[in-house]
Amino acid sequence: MSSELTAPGTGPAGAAPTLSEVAKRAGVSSITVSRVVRMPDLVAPETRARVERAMRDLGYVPNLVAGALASARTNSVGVLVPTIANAIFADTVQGLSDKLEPLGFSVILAQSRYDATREDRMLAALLSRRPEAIIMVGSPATEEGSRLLRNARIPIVETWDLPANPIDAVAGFDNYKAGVAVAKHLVAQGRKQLAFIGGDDPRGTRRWFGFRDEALASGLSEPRRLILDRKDSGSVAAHARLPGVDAVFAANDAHAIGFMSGLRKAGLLRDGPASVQPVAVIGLGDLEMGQLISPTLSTISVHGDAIGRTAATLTLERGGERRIDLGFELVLRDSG
Amino acid sequence: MSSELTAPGTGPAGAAPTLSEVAKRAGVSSITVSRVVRMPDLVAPETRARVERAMRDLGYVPNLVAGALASARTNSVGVLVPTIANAIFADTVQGLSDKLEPLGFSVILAQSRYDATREDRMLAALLSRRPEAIIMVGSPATEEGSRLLRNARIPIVETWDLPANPIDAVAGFDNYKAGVAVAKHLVAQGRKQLAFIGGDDPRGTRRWFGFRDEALASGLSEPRRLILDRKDSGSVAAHARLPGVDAVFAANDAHAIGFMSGLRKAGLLRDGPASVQPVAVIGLGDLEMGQLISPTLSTISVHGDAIGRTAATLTLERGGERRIDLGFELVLRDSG
DNA sequence: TTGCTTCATGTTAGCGCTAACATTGAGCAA
DNA sequence: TTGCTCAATGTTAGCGCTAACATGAAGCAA
Repeated sequence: MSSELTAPGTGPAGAAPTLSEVAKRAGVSSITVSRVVRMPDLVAPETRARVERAMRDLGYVPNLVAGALASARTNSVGVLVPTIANAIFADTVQGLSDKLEPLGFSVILAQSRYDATREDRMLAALLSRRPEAIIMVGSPATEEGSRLLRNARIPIVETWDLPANPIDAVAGFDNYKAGVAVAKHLVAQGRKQLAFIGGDDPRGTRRWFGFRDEALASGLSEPRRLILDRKDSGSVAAHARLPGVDAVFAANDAHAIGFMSGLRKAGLLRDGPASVQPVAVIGLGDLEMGQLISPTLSTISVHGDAIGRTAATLTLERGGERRIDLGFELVLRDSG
Repeated sequence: MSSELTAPGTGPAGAAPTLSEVAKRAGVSSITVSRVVRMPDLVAPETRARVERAMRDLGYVPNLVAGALASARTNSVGVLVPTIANAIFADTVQGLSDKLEPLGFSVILAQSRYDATREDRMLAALLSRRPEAIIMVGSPATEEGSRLLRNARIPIVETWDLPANPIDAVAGFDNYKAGVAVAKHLVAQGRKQLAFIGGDDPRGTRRWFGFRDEALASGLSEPRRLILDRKDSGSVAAHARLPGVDAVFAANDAHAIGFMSGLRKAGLLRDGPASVQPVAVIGLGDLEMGQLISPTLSTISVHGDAIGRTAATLTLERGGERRIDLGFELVLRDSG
């Protein structure tokens, strides 16, 4: 604790004040200070005022780490997303955080980066902080991750999908049906050569299966499937690798917009409605951006923030329905 | 702990196993188990194997809450952003999290929602979890927030700007100069009637000042400034409120793209280069999307993830330069 | 007065872990 | 043998707080 090691700042010298220092200064026992912080109604007004004065004088900031250990309640929730730099997951985190923060819960955020090993590491790291619940996008990729969560004996919410055997609670939508809906629409529009572009993560893959199954059921030939690397702006060049294709379902809006950009360069994009597009494009996610570009993007609309808020609710209420399907909506604009 | 209160799962019954239960099972003292977890090299191989076996058998997950209290190290970093549902901040969080997670640090995420009161609440909430550093976008909006941070005696990193009197460390760029650079460019392009659209948050306002000052210094009349609500897709309609304007600096790419969408509807957008645009548009942020739309978006490029990674480095290294200017770059494409 | 209730505050023990300081015994030089 | 070092493990105390259970004083009905 020598002064060259203390961080910048001009506050009170020495270590952070503790409950009992506040108590001593206010002339009460520490439990009374604790009550002023947590249940002020139980403390007589004059005593409370004295304690609050002492807290202010010392610049007391409660230590929730100690409080959590003593009370076995951390008031925190672990959140695991593939990446936060993806608007749809960021919306979900915002939604759940908006719901949880006013209740005094903190969000501990971890990213798996679509890597199963890292996911397990992050799950273990989250659990070792004893969150009162875990909310994750998707489901654990490994048996080990699944085991960890089951053994944790806290509410677990899997989101963005409707797994067949959830660990506990679920807030999502049916990715398979989304694929079916898109294929149905494209078939009805008279499209013949369908293709799917996107990642090969579990949710994208379910969209693909729904899309393919419906296309086949409608008598079309098997759609092409182009797996793009994440971060790959390869979606821009994708059309070159899909000769003859007249309709594309992109696993997310970012890919859809990238693909449209490629189409434009190739002279295959019109400013009119879907009916005049040489190649129809449907995205998923309903980014605001989709309405701002031209032609406007048709898409499967999914409410990422509603998923987050619903997930938060599921961590708080243990009773009631534990499997919430928030559905999706096919929003038709000009791209397909 | 009656069984109706235990959460779902089929793991080992009862409460989570503790260090000493592992110790008992392995026939060692608890400190040896602690060493196996934290400094395995200090433990004899056979002992270690026995302890690891016991940990696996019991499904032991270390309790970092207790560890943090005992060691006075939480291995966590508090992160405060206005909102996570904004690509530029999400990039920053991703960058810092990618840097911090491999080192065993957890990210505790909080959002201020551009609300000073909520910001102070969130800062207090973060500090009560005793993070080893705080990284925030911008600077505290209130004296109280500033005081809290100064008294915390931990590294504090303010990002996305270069405040004149930082609390501790800084990783950002000069928003004023960014505004100057845009105005300079538009003047050089022969534009006469400039306007600025965006929010009135501190960083946006600094961009505005730079933009205005440079326009005036170049002999132009004072630019219009249109303050848009956040989430306001009002940027789409903004051009209607800016008659006669021939160049617009949007405080971020999302606004820029929205504005361009409005221009398109009004027939004021061309597919050619900047020289043929009736109204030049410059954004800020360099979203990937900007390159995918047509015309492609000219913008001030800022590396949000680099800001995050730099901020993370600043929390870890206490020595060295504490004020890092990551600069920006004017990227000229077709919109202006 | 007794006996009860209620409010305000205090005492005690312990949450699960780690820092700091023992302790033990083996290896080995002189 | 002595005396030392070093590797491996243990003992003790305590981090800052809260749950659970006192305690004591005041109010009040009968």
